Amino acid sequence: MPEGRTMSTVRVRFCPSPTGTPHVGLIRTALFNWAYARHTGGKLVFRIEDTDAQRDSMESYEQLLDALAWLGITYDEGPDIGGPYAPYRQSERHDLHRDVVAKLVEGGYAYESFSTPEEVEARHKAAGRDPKLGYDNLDRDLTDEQKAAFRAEGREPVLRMRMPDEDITFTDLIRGEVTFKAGTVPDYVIVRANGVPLYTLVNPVDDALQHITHVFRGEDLLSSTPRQIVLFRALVELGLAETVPTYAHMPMVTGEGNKKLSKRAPESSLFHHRDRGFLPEGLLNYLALLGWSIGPDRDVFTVDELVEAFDIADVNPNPARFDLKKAEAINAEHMRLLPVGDLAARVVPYLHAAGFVSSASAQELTPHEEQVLAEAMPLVQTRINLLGEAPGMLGFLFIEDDAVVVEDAARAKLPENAAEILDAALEVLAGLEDFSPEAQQDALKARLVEEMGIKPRFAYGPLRVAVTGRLVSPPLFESMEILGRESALTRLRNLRASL
RNA sequence: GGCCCCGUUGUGUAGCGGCCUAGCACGCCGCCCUCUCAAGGCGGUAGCGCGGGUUCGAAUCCCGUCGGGGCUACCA
Repeated sequence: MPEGRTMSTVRVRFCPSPTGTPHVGLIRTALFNWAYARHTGGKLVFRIEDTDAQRDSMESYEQLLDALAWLGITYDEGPDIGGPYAPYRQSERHDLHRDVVAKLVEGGYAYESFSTPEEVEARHKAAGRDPKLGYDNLDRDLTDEQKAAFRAEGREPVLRMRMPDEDITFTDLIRGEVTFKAGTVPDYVIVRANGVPLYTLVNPVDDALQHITHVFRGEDLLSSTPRQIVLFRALVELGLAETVPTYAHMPMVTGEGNKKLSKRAPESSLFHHRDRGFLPEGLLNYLALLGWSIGPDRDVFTVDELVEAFDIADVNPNPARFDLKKAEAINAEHMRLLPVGDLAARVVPYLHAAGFVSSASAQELTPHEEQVLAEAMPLVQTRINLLGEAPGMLGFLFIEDDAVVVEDAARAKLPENAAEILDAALEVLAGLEDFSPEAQQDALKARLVEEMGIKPRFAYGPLRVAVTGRLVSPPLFESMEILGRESALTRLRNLRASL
């Protein structure tokens, strides 16, 4: 990438409003903006659009920071790190907005409108038009006398942008050329009657003032693009913006039934997935797959590979369904790609939360816990898809022998002759000099399978249940080795005694 | 209703006029391996919404149609 060409440096932005908990669709938007910035050597601007005091919250803002940090989505300018076009919190930019509004009105781009929504609707009805048509541009050419009369009635006007009487066409990097026919977009409000500017004004104005070159956002904002373009053109004419930015509208992320993933669906929450044990690299990989692909025969990749290959123009225009199964499969791949030690460290917080281990930090584990984990991790690395599955798989290794709880389903599956099997196993295992998995298996096989003629799956089942309490577990012999002979035998005796 | 977007197996995609009797992945179904469950290996299932064009040739281009979605606030 050529450096120093400031005029052509890509500047993208991620500008959420801090309401609610981070949605996967929102984060996917952040991800694509970030990937594009990094791929092109440009900048990512993080701006908070907190102009809705009713819904905005500090908590939500902090969650946004948390989410971005967790996934490694870094930005070059933002509310917490500053930058050349501060402030990055929209609520602190009111003075800037006020100045722009004054120039817009002065230049005739915006005008005062006194019509109430009810009056507009009444007019449509009276004229036999569809009442849902929207504003009818009636106040465009009010005289000073008329305005004074309205004010005398105690009415305060909103400010509306004057839409041109011509088609508005732009090239969307994902969808190609898009045209909105003249007259289909009514003059829209940019400042409320109480003087507070709206998103419709403030979003493009801040983009202009912060020299944003590319606007990548969700398809839900596609229909507001002609309005933004008209405003941008005015800003350019006023010398407040260099050019109209390049747009790209990313496809919606849908849930069941093709509807856009509702904020209420649990899988829409980024933190829900994190809590269940997604790896950041796994979820990021999957999120990138929502509308984009790295190549014809591959879908597992690293962040670096994403950055290397990503181009917004390659993003698909059609909606993408959030498929949890696929997401988990991708995550599982990343878990297997991790060095075991790394995986072990990441599993610790989950084991701790489940009460199996003394600390949430891998560094603060007891020597015993650390060793057990180190020995057991390789056994389950290919057996779990989420970090959150680790406690269920490994818990039995960290509890007292007497604390083993035999699951009902496991007990129900015990064969008739479980007691007999347990007794034989106990006897064989007790006499073993070498307690290695191989030695255990050789001895157990000789006695249970060959001598007693029991099929392996039935022969070892009771042992597994005794040792782990479950039907599914890491390999039995390795598990018993980790527990140690005394512990393993105690558990076998405990189950035997309960029969 | 109006405007706009979208349309390849169940899901996500590859495909950008001949390499396509449509590739990959997830899912699903078999088989192998096997102390359970996974992983791994092998095989299978299932798709270009429809109708017209254009062309020697169309999943790929054009038109129409149908279907789905989004937007339609003095929210963002």
